[in-house]
Amino acid sequence: MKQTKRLNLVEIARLAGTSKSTVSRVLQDQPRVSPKTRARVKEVIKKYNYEPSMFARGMTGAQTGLIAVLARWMESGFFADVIRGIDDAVKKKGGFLLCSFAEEHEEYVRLWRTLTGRGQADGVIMIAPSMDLFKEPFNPYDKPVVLCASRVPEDAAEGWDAVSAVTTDNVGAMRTLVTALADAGYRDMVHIAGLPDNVDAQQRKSGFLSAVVSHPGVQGCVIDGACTSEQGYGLMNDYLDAHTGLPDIFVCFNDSVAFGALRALRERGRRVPEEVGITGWDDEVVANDISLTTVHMPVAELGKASAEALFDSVERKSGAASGKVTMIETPICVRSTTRPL
Amino acid sequence: MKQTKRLNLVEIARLAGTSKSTVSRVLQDQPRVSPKTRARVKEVIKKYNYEPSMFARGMTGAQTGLIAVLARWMESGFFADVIRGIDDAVKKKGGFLLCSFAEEHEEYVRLWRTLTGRGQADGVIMIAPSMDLFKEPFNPYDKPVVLCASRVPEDAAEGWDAVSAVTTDNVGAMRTLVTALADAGYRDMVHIAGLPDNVDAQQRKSGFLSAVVSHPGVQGCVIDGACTSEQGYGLMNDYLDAHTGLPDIFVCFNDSVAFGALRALRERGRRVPEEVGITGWDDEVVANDISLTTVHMPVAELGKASAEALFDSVERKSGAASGKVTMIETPICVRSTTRPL
DNA sequence: GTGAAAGCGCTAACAT
DNA sequence: ATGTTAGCGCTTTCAC
Repeated sequence: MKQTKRLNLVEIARLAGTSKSTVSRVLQDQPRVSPKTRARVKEVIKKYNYEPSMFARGMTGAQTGLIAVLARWMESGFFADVIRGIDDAVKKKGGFLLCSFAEEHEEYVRLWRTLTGRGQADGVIMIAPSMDLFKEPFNPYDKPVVLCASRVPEDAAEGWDAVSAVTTDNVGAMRTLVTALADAGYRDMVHIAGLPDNVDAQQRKSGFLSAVVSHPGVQGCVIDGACTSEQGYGLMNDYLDAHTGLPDIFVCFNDSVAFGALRALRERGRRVPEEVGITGWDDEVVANDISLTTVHMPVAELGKASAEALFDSVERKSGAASGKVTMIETPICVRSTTRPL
Repeated sequence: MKQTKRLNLVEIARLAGTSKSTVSRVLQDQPRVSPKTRARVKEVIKKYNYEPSMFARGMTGAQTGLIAVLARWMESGFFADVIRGIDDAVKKKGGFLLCSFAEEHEEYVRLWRTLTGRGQADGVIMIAPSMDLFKEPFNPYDKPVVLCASRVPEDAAEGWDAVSAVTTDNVGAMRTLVTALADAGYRDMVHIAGLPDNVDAQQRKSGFLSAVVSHPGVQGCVIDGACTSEQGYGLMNDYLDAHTGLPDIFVCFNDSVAFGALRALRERGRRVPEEVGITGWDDEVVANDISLTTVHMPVAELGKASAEALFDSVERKSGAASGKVTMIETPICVRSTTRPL
């Protein structure tokens, strides 16, 4: 019952009657191997269930198959869904996921360096990083990075323009939403926006404002500062305390805010959607339970596309990443907190 | 702008005026180093921000700092919270998280082997594994495993008795809940249970049944088969179609089921908690928004305790893991879908 | 208490 | 097309 020694390259080579270089070549699908030998080696590998050591690989500076995922803490299962999408893509390549979380900027950057240094990941997927990140220079010799649910801002430090991103079009989606609402007869709109340091929040807000302007007859105003349902609940109560009337609709930054706001509305006896409409953003699982009209974020798809973009960058060793931005569509889910749109 | 070569042991040794063996000893906090030398080495390490290569470490068979997390797919952010707790604990040790997901048993076992083989993790945390897992033999030379939100069943295959677990007491918590409900005057209870192949579901169900029996004057029945909110919604509609009256309370397997059931109740004009009470289980973030009375699962704590238990097993290299079972408390959160408890 | 030296399992020149 | 060899950066005997 003692630990059987791990199978290694040399052993495989011996079993296949060849040398370890040849086996190594087969492993990497390199060209200069005769079809016959290749077949023989592959057979042995399969037969003995051999898997090359990630560590030995890493030592030589070759690809390790390790993909790092760096995230900030977020409630609402967003992370879980992204990671699932990433896992799907990474698994197909036989790689591993190295996950880490950081709250503060310093810690975030430190982890980034460590993950691609000590924990030699082939590349990093950064999930919705803080905008502070882009003050950090991105060196040409840094391991590939893909931004997920984010993109490089105009004023980023040097080097970031080569970094790819997979994200959604907040501005466009918000304009689409406002247009749909306007078409459905909603005129007086209040946007409960997100926090000032949140990029998505700013984009949705600017989308909201520009859309309102471009729809004659529609008027809108913005309330700042909600991200959690508790905040949504508080802001809605503040609003109801300060105003006698109601707008036609509350367009919330995200589902959580909408949940909280909705709870406040219902507690104060306001009927939704009869008296007032409300919309969220994200389409969390419970949005369906609550029957909230919202904008669907295809989160797993974001993750999957990010991983694919990363493989793209990793494979073109030739340096120069693409700096490509992939946009994922975000359809509107019409439910019963609004009239049919 | 060229790639600066990574700092290594030899370089640190040179800078500290000693040999690499000594540096290695310092790194591992080994005893046979003079305090003076140790201090000097530590200083250099700190000054140059040196971090030893995980790969070189792995090559020698030493600990790698890699902790594997193996999960099945679960909705509702459960995974995200556990992983966060695990990350907290692992980060303190300077380790990394290797995350993987598997749906099917075969795949699960394959990943387990790969993670501790090719991707030489020091140990594995298995989140709520399928019970099929325990049919697989656990070999004495396997890397340490800790079960999170699960525990070794009676009829497990050989070797599993040495495996530690961190979990909650479903049976006890359900008995506590039923007792509290009974004390609050609820008499006629219906338990909307989970799926038959779900261990938690079975435990909660058996807790429910045994508690009902031990409370004279209380009667209860069980409806099987809900896990998602959609299923809760469907089952509740079925129930309302089949019965003219209502029980005093619906005790649901989890929050999702409760959300769905609640939605159905409200759509049919039933008032909660005036006409009927309803409880969930998990205390998801939105449970608060919906103001659902539920049992709080301290998910991040489960993760944290699991990681700590794993370190415990990893460190006692002496073979024999403890087989210790850590129970995490699950308090009841009383909100407004029941009367005060 | 310290250092020298032998690997760990692979990749990547460099022969042939 | 295939084999030989020199490392990669660490841990770990084994001498001193």
